[in-house]
Amino acid sequence: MREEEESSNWFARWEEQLPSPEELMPLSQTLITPDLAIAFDIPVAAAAAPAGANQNPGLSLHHPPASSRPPPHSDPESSDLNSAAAGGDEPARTLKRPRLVWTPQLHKRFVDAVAHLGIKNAVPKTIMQLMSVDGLTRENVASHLQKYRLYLKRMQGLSGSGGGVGGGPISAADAATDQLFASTPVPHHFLSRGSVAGPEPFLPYMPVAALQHHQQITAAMQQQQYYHQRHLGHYGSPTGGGGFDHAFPNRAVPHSGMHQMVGPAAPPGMGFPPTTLVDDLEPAKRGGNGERKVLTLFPTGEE
DNA sequence: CCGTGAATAT
DNA sequence: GATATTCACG
Repeated sequence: MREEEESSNWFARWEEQLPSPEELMPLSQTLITPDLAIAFDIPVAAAAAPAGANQNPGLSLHHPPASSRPPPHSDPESSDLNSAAAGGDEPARTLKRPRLVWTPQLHKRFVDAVAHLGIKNAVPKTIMQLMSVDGLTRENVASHLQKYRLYLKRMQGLSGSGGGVGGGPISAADAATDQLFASTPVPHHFLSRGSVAGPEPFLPYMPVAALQHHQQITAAMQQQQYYHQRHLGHYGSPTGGGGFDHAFPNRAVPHSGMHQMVGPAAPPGMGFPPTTLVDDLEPAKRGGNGERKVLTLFPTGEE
């Protein structure tokens, strides 16, 4: 009576476990800073309706602490859109950026970038450029990279000893500590490699034209899920009302061996175009329009 | 600029 | 409390 949790199993399920891509944010990661939005007069994230009003939650940004915390109650006249935050005309340049929330998908992109570059070239700047995420700053990546490295190191130390993990290179205990990292399987050579690793072919991902958007899950929803996981656990039925469970499209991940390269293009020399970085997501069904909206953000000059 | 470690903010 | 950001040092 023991369930066999073979390593093959966890691998086949890792993707399913994460929030379905469909329920997550659109692929094009378009980080837009509040000031920029204002500067360009772009309605970034309206606080209008809590239920699916966000058009482009690209990333989860915590609202700028700027200066006020407008209760839902509302002031007679002030769409808290930015209220005093940006002031509308204040120098939108010196504002602090909101806290960036690394979502599994975003992190995945991060890992992908690192995998492509190789440990040696995996430096913040390169990664950031490879990710092609607008609005993402080097600091963001650097900070995250740091944590990621620690996470990897942690695993290596534990995987050698401990002895009791039958077959599982990774204990559940480790993963339990970092949810974010745990959601994304380390490519492979990240661990067990004390030195350098040349640019690798890359994972069994498929280069698909990035940029697609569907689903109206808002960043808030994502956060809710996370909160439920750790804090409240669950109050109500997460899957009871919505009805969305693990509904993944047709993602087959038949990777019995990850060494296989499937990419039509992924030479060890790398150098893939900005849009080649694949995330995943499958168009499965389009809303009826095959329009690929490239929300290429404006050159903010940060890049 | 990058890596680390600690403090700090949310 | 967790997580991201920021600073100081090397």
